[in-house]
Amino acid sequence: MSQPMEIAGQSFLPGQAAVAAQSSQPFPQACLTPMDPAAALLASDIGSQLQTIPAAAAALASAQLNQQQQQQQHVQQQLTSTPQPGPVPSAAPATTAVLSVKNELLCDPLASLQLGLGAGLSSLQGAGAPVGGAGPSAPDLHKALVPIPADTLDPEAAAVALTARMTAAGASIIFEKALTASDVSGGGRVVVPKSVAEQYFPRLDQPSGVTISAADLDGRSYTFKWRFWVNNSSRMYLLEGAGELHRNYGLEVGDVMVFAQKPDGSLVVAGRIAIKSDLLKKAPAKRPTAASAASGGSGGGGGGGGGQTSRYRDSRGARGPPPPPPRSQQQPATTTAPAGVEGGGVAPPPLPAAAAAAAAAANTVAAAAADSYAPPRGRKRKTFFPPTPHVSNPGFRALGDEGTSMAILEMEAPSDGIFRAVVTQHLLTVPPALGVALARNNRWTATLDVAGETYQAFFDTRDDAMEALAAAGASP
DNA sequence: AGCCATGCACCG
DNA sequence: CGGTGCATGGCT
Repeated sequence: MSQPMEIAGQSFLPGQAAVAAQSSQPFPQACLTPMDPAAALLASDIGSQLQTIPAAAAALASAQLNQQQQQQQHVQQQLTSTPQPGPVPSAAPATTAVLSVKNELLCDPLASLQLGLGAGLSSLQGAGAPVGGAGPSAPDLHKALVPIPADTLDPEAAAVALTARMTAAGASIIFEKALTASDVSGGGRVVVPKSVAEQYFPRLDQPSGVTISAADLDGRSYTFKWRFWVNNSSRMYLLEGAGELHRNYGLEVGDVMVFAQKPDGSLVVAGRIAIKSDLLKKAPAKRPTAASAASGGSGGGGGGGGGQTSRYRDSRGARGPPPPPPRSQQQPATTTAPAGVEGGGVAPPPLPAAAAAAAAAANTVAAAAADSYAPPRGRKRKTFFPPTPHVSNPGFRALGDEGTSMAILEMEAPSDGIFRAVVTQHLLTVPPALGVALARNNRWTATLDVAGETYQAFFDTRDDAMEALAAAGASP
């Protein structure tokens, strides 16, 4: 697994970035941590899709939100606890596969699933979503397709589609940067949050930085300069040369630049017009002009501020909704989790598993409905994507196979009663025998095997677990 | 105290 | 004059 790989004419060892330039710097270990492709589907994205999918798929989606939430927390912890490269934790009880999406824009959804985790898609249980019974068998839930609006003129839909395409391409979104005025005006000189920079981008030893390449989903390749400025005693990271991408996607201030990474480590970039959830930003910092006029002196511009500033979605942003919005947007779709899923990521109300799942789905749908209302400023795509068949030019090194699914490891599955495919590779814990058993944290685990794949769900009570197994057509 | 958007000096 | 690097200061 530590075999040198050749990318773009250069060889890289696992843990290194494929920097096109002469100086290739190793990635911090954390860079190798891929995010669960499911995480690519944002709360809001999933939400808007839920409106048209069956309860079964809805439940699945909502469950994934939990997963995503927890994963983000996990990543966040890693971020704060292990600043430097270090062995990444391993072992996880279960994981969720990617939510498949059907759209003409997409490739084979099944393919994306395999790219994603190499595991089957999770299935559902319970009354609302028969598994193994009259309904589709677990593996067939792949076909519980989720329609995505084909109307890319709608920014919301376009955002969803983009995310879906990223997922379909097997790319995990690293973060998104809402472009600031200086990001756009500065000739494609995009400031990258330090935390993200040091987690996912090549480590830099010199301010001059390195050249990295990337590709978008349309096959176009880009070359960026990855560098940093010494700011105070810290660093300020910049990605230069994003002008072309900005033009290709018609990005303006407020729009979003999306960074993702494929399993092979290559960097995938894209852009999309801002949507409502992107506007979640804070009030315009201040009025620079007046101030600067008065001071008449040195720099000090204006606007942004620390971690605040742009609302880039990453593993953070776990901020509660700002003061004003009383009820509608309790689901800060952007970076946070679905309503009710905070710390533990456990279903809020102690309901029977099936009911809980259904309720969660319902909530999500409701939230989505409310959320999808107020359309963003109606701006249409003004750029086009001429098909440019081109082999992508990997910019980032591939992940060692040991890295696959690391991000979701150690993550605790919620006791939401939803069956998820269990990834059996790379796990320290061997999937338990089929049936119902008491798992850690006083939770009951129902395990079943479908077509050779192991599925697991967690419950608060044994009865729930038993019931779920029965509903799934299995028996302990 | 750190982070980052931005103003602006400086350099070609 | 446009691009580059730095220093400032708003904001968390």
